[in-house]
Amino acid sequence: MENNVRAVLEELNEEQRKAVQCLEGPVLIVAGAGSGKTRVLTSRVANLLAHGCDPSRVLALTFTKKAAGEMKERIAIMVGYKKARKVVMGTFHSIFVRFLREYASVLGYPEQFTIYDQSDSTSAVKTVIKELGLDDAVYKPRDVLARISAAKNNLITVSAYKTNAEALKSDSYAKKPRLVDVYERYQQRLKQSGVMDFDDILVNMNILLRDSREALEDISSRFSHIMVDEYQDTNLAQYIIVRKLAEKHRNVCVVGDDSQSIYAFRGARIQNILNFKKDYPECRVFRLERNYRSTRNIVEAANSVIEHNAGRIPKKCYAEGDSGEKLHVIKAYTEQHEAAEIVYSIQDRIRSEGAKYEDFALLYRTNAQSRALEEQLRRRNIPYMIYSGNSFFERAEVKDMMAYFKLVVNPLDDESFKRAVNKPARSIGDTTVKELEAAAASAGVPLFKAAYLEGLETYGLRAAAIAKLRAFCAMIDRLAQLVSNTDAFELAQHIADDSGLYAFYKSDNSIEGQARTANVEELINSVKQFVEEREEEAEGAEDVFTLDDYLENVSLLSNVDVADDEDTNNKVALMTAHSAKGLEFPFVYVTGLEENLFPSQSSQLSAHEVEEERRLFYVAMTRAKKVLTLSYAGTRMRNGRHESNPPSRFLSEIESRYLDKPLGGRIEKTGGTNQDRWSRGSSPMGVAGATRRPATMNEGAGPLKHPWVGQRPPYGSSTGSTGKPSTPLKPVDPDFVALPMTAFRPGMRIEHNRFGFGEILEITGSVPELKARVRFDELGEKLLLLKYAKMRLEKKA
DNA sequence: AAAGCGGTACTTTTT
DNA sequence: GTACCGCTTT
Repeated sequence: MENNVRAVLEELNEEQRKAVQCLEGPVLIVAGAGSGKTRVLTSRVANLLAHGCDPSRVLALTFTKKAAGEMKERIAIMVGYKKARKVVMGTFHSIFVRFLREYASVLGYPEQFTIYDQSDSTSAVKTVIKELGLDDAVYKPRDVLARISAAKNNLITVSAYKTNAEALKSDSYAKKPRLVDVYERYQQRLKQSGVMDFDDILVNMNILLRDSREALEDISSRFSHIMVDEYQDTNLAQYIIVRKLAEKHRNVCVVGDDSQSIYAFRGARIQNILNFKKDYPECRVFRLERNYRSTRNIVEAANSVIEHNAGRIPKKCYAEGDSGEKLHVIKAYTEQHEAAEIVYSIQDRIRSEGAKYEDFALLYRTNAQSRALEEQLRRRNIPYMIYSGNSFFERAEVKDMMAYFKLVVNPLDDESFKRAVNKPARSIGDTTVKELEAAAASAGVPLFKAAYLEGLETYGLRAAAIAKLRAFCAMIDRLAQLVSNTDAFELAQHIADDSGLYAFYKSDNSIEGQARTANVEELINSVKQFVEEREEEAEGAEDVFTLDDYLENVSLLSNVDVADDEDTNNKVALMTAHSAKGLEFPFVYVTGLEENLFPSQSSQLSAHEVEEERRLFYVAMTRAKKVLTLSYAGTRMRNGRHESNPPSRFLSEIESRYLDKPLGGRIEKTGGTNQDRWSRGSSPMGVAGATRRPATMNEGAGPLKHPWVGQRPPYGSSTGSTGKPSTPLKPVDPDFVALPMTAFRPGMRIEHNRFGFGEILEITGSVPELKARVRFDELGEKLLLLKYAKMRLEKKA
């Protein structure tokens, strides 16, 4: 083992080794992008253990489960699995939840409290707003929640808020004087429901350490060394917890990069890392400046951008070895064109360099931008995986099933109660639920308890409704008795059956219904996977892994955590720049580099926020190992409108010697050529435009080639005499997309997004009101207006 | 109680 | 362009 660590040390560069060997006292490791941060952190843990430190006395905090998992794995390789698993390593939230369960009673929560995700929290806020008789157009639930969240991140509890003149003033200025009441009632509701939201986990941890000397003493004495990853992203609540836990031994090692601080909107305080030296004057500082990930061109180009930010921790990141390709810039007319160029470039790399799909990442500022990329990838049959907010767990049917899981684990959870109570239909309608809510509010109890109150009739409930409610509660209660001693998978199946929810979805045979059933099955399957993984880790110990374990695990997942190997196996990755942090890919495309998009609109006003956007762009650039391509479009569809924006200022901040050709600048109207149609901004697409063809698009369009010239059309063959590509997926822009509706003929087999496969029987009407009568295999005949119908030729097997 | 409609807001990022 | 809400209808 000693030898192991010696070998580990030998592989490090000098600065890395110094950091790994500095085991006592406060340590700040400033780790540039790609500088081997994870290697240093894990080596340092291994080194601590080699020096006799008890692994269970090492606490390591990360932001994502993925980061924690990777570190654990790497530590296991160095010191063996047995020791590695004893290290207390995980996300801030998951580790703190563990502590909070131990001390739940001190805080007045049930030990098995559950956790609300963002959508649960939003609907709870909405409930409160209505309950208080406020207008939800003024008190927009999302905004209100953001405000509450900001308060919590800064440890402003309800009582502190009430006396916070500044906060109250700014609320009344924003015409929301009763926001504090919403905050108060929201907290009451959550507590009454035995629920914490994400922020409560940090707030309550602070309250615990502040108010219970015993808890502080107990928890902080469990650890001799604390390590914090991504320290630049910690907020005030996290900062204070770390400070308190490290107070005695002061063996706190934080790792981070101020240039990669991108979560200020979520309360992260870049000062935490900038001020570390003030907090711990005796600290040692190590700078990891050598980038092992990227080529020199990429590293230096990224440097040239980030140098536009003021007040950074001084450091000079550099790479050795190959200068590599210069950065490529794609300028496109529209987002479809941009996407097509990118896809073309991916195919080219695969053909000429033998790259694999999984070597590519497409990054963007907002999730909505994935659509155009997806469409182009799909039409070229390129496998891809989206890591996005709109994930599996946000689908209605999955949420329904999850509501039952949550309710069974915690019957006091009102939001889950309301979601589950009439799905499938039990004749417990809105009226009944409203009446029950009124009863619950006046008794000050959760809905589940309110159902058993005496005298519900006074609230208008009829005997039949009360009986139905109690039958529902009895079913939940019966299942709830099983939670603590039943295997999660087994219980999940019971719930799916007893609730009738599975049968409900199963009975729907439509295409969509089948997809929903598949999703519910997949959810239950994920419970099974969870149990199996845990059993494997437990190595034959007789533990039972229960549904509350599963819920906790799932509710603290992030976007990048959700994807498993099967999902990501050799697929192009699509994600936001935020989600990409901590990841790396040989080929990276940073897309949508336009003003008002990246940097985003809302950052226009404050220099502060522009700097955060710039750091985000820096993060995106530094994901690339080998080739970095940047792209922007002259016009793109946003909120159903065409928008034109000039290229992002960030592009011109890159020193030109790192670009493969000079920046073209804005795609301007030149007049005369048809190029102007791509830059005309918000003017709507006229019907008249539909008669124009993209045939001459190349003329006068500079270096741009038509994205599909020389390419095989996606499905079937071109039908028109013009030789234009035919049948795109979506007639987004009739000028550009070559008149899809005229391509359909009777007898063709088609595939419709919603109705499935079918055969065209007849085409009637004339452009643009062409209609098709289609006989669908599953659903019989339908008349579709081709202008709107989302259909394409059936793909030949 | 479910389905169908018309209007509106949405798009910054998320543990 | 779409998702969601609230209203109306069956």
